[in-house]
Amino acid sequence: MPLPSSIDDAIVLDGDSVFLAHPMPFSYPETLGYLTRSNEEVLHRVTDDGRILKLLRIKDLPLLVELAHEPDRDGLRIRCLSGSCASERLREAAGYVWDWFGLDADVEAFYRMAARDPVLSPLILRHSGLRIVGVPDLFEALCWSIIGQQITLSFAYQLKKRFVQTYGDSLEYEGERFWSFPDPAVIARLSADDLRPLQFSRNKANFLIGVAREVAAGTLNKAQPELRGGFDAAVVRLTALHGIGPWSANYALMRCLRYPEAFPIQDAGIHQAVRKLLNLDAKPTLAQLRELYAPWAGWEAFATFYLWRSLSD
DNA sequence: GCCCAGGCACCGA
DNA sequence: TCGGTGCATGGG
Repeated sequence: MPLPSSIDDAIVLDGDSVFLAHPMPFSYPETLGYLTRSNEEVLHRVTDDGRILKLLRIKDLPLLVELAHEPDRDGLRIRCLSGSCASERLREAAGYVWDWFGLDADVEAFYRMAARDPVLSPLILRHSGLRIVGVPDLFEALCWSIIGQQITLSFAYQLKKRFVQTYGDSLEYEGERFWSFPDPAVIARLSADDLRPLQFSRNKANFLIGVAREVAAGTLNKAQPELRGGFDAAVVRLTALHGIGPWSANYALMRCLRYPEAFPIQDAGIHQAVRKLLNLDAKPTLAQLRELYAPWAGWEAFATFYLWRSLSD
């Protein structure tokens, strides 16, 4: 099978499963590495032998899928474990995975730039095939941006877990419970007092509810021209939301709308990574960062993802 | 007991 | 347009 350039070339339906060929470069182990970075993650589970189980919602109905790597065929097998397994739904599940794992991205073009960059070149060799693991759902991406403003990543994961397990839908399979992210319409009906016991600050509770109300009302969605019509306009649209500042907007544009130039430059993780890679005594100054990232123009999102990855090297 | 961790809104100048 | 402050919890 030739390398797929679009998802239509990549899918082969096969009974109750679908085979999704992936373009190259793509590293399944690197993807798994990202997906297993927290033990508190509730929106998917990675098994000891490297399969991924995730509860999707396809056309408002649950679908529990299992992803397995088929390295000799350069692809992923997506199996329906529970829920309605109609082939059209499996096709949509494959589309979700295609988006989730960033299989549309032109990683080769990023590599051509990064190969000439002293900071990035070792990273792309060490983590060859790492793509930006995304958050396909806009509401989930914005919520995670807000929750991720938390003081530590581990506390952010605790908050997400409580949020999902309190307001999300779930399904039990072979004695284990799987969760999907809360429906914005459910969150839209809450008040801040409902979220305070989960240890959200009053501000963050109100931010989440505010975003949920816009998404539920239809005034905020992934397909809208304000978000699709260019990076600058998308930043303006998102930062108009209460609780979404420059960092959060760029984070969501990187991981959900997949603008390659999205750059959460205020990110503490980026600063730590740069400090480590350049052996600095203190976190880099704005001037140092500017000099460093000038050659990355247009590829900042990929550079950021590789910098984050370098933190656990 | 105290400080600090990260990002955002708000306040006062 | 700023610089400073409060917010949340938990680890050192």
